[in-house]
Amino acid sequence: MPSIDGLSRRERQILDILYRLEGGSVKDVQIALNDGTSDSTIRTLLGILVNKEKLVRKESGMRYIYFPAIERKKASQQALERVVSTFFKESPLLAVRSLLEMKKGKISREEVEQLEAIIEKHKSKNK
Amino acid sequence: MPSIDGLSRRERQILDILYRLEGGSVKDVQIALNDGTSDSTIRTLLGILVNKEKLVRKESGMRYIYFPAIERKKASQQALERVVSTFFKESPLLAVRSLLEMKKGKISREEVEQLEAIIEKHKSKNK
DNA sequence: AGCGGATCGCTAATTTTTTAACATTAATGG
DNA sequence: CCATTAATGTTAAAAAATTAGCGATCCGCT
Repeated sequence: MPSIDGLSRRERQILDILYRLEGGSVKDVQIALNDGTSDSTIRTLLGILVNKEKLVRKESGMRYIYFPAIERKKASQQALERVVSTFFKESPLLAVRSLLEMKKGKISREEVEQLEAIIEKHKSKNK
Repeated sequence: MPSIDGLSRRERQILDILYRLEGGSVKDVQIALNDGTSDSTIRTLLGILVNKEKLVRKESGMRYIYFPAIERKKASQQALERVVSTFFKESPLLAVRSLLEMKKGKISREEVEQLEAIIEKHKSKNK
C-alpha cells in the first residue's frame, strides 16, 4: 500500500496521458498508449483512478470523457518538487540550470528574454 | 512489462532514496523508508534493481553499498523531461517559472542573482 | 423492427510485485 | 573458542496490479 504517490505504473502512465491530452475518452487513451492494450483493460484502470479521485469523468453523449481531478498547476508543482528533492537537494535553482541545458524543447533566444522578464517581475514582487 | 521507465513503485521509491543519499546500504535504505519493511525485502528489491542495471553495488568490508548506475545528471534530465512533457507542453520555460514559484526550498534573493548570472553565461554561449 | 458498431460494467484469470522466512557465512567480544 | 550479532542468498507465499472475456445497452441506419 505505501508508495510514492499511491499510483501503480499503469495508473501513473494513464494519468500522465490525460494531463497531456487535457482529458480524453477510453479510445483516446488507447491510441495514446499505442500498445495493444484492450479497451476493457483501460476502462478498468480509468475506473480505479476515478475511485482514487485522481480523475473525474463527464458524460459526453454515449460515452465518458475523463479529466484529471487535480488541477494541472498543483500536479505539476508536486511533480517538480519530487524531482527537485530527489536530484537537486532541495535547491530549485539547480533544477533551473538543468532545464536551461535541456536539449528537447530547448529554450530559445526569445524565451530567454521572457525568462529575464519573469525574473525581474519575481524580484520586484519579493523585495 | 511495458511501463514508463520499467520500474515498479517500490523499485522507483528505493532508487530515488539512493539518489538522495548518493548511495547506501540495505540498512540505510531501511531507515530512509521508515516503514517496517524487512531487510530481506529490501535486499530483494535492491537485487532486482542491480539486475535491471539501475544500481551497482560495491563491497565495503562485510557488506554492500549500492549506488545509482545512471549518473545523477542524466537521471535528473530524464526526470525533468518527463515532467516537462507531461505538464508543460514541451516548454521548459514554463517549468522554470513554476520552479520560481515553488514554496519548498524557495529560491532566495542571492540565488536569483546567481540565476541571472547563469542566464548571462547561457546567452553568450549560445549566441 | 432488426443489425452492426461502439461503449459500458462486471467478473475472473494471469502476471507481476511485494513481502518475509529460513539457512548460511563472517566478524566480534567475552 | 563459542555465542551473538550482522550480513547475505535463496526460495516461496501473499498481495497487488494488469489484463481481457462476456453480456448488456444504446445508437444510427437500412
